[in-house]
Amino acid sequence: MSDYQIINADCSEHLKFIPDNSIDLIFTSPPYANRRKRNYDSHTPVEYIKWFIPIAWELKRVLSDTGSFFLNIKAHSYDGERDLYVMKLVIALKEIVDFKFVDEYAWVKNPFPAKFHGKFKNGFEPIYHFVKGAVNNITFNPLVCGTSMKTETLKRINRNRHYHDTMSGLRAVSSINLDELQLVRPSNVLNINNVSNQFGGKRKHPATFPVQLADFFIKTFSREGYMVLDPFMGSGTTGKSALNLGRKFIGIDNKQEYCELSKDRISKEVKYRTLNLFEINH
Amino acid sequence: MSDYQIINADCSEHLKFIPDNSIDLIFTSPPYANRRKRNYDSHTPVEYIKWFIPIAWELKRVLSDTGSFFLNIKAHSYDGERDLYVMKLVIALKEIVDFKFVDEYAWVKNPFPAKFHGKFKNGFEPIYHFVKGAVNNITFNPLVCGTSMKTETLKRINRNRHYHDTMSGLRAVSSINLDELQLVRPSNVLNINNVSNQFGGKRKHPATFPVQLADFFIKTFSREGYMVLDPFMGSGTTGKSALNLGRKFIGIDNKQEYCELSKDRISKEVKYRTLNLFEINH
DNA sequence: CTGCACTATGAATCGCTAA
DNA sequence: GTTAGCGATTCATAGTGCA
Repeated sequence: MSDYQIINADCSEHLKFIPDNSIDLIFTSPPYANRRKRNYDSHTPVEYIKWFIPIAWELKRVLSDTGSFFLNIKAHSYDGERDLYVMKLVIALKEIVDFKFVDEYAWVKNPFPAKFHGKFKNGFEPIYHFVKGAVNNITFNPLVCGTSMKTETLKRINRNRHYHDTMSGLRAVSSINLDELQLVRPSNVLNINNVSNQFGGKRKHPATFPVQLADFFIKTFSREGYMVLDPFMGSGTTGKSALNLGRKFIGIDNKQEYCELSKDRISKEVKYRTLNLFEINH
Repeated sequence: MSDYQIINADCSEHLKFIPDNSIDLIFTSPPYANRRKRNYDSHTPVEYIKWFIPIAWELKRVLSDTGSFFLNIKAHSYDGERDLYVMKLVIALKEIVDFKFVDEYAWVKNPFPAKFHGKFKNGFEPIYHFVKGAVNNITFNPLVCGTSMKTETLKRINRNRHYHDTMSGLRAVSSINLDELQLVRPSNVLNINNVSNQFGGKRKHPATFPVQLADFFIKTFSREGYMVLDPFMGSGTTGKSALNLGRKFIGIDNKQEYCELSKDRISKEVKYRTLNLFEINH
């Protein structure tokens, strides 16, 4: 079997064919309510939750106990007010579908210039993290995307290496693995600029997120060979990231043109990766 | 009457004495649920909304039609899951108290060092913006906190000043006020590092936010001489900002020691501001 | 008096141990 | 059994002390 499958179907129907507990990571950005009617079936905020919940039940069923589900969605503004259906959706996913809600990430991006009365440019989107099993058991590689430790902290640690400093919180120095000293854990704020949605200047998708965003969650919440799912694949960015990082991928989209666009982008990724492996081996 | 009042009372009682529509801006950070039992009366997440709603009715009554209400609050994590009571509170403020919900700001701050399984350090807090009247009519000075325009953008505008460039979105140049060209509007992501809460090394408050955070909202959503209210004053940071920026201030707190701390900090601000005016006039 | 070194601690959270 | 409290993590900032 290939490392990836691209399925042109409505995920509310196709997810039924995916076995229980077979998915290690879900990263997806579903079509937002009342947006881009031309490209996707649109839902009003009220209908949105009713439409999403049956899909969420399936997502929970196919997700493994150590897996994670990341949902990127932001409510639009209408008449100066930002809609609250996303908050209602998050509450429903916990209280009705019985997902555990771990945390909210802030994806900070380059804001699109805009000029409204009473409101500034939108510079971030939330990403909600849900799990099915115990939070303690989920797959987690916290230092894969670690940032370098501040020089001042390193200096301080070197000063205090040989004794226990009870006052400044450095008693644990002697137990730190020195190989890990250079890296510290990132925060839940991700600074990643958005990208243009033109692929070769030809076909495009109306709502792309940067591949680095998918990279972050795939690196930190899955391992090589694990299975990644995107039930609203769009232009296939999750798949591109997954294949590039040596994961397997299932992508579902109900538009044939997006499936073809995704196939193009992901197959290039596979060729590129194979080429890299070839070069390494010889 | 003085430019500021500090009232040692429970705001759920004292707000009744403030006239309708007399407040131009509310900026507050109420005690969070289930936190610091020693310093404030604590509320469980379940009780929290019931406790807050009667206060919110009063806040709405005293707020003017052109005024804004900013609420800084973030749910805690427990057993690996972040509580959802803050989302429920926001929904209640809109659907029960009938505030209009304009937008959510992300205050991005320096995260406290931490190591959890399945979760990263918390690097941001939300600030929710509510209004009472039409969003179109609220007091709003979008460029007061504007950032300087990127050099490349300025160059491009100068190149294209004298004709209409239909391709690069510059058709509107001729209608832009040139005085505003140097400034671009900020986004709803505010990067402000947190500060330690020691004031002269003596008295302190367990939950201070940086004065720059209050500055941003007071500058952009009120004018000189306008009335600012903080019903959960704490160490008086909102008042310090308001007085420094030439606004009037009413602060309420149910702890006498915080009222005294606030008086100290705010009276210093008034002296400092008076001194500045004196120097300017002579 | 200036500058550097060092201390203290924060809307944190989880796990462990002592009481 | 139940809870209170400390250790670990390791950054920004303010304050203190000493050369």
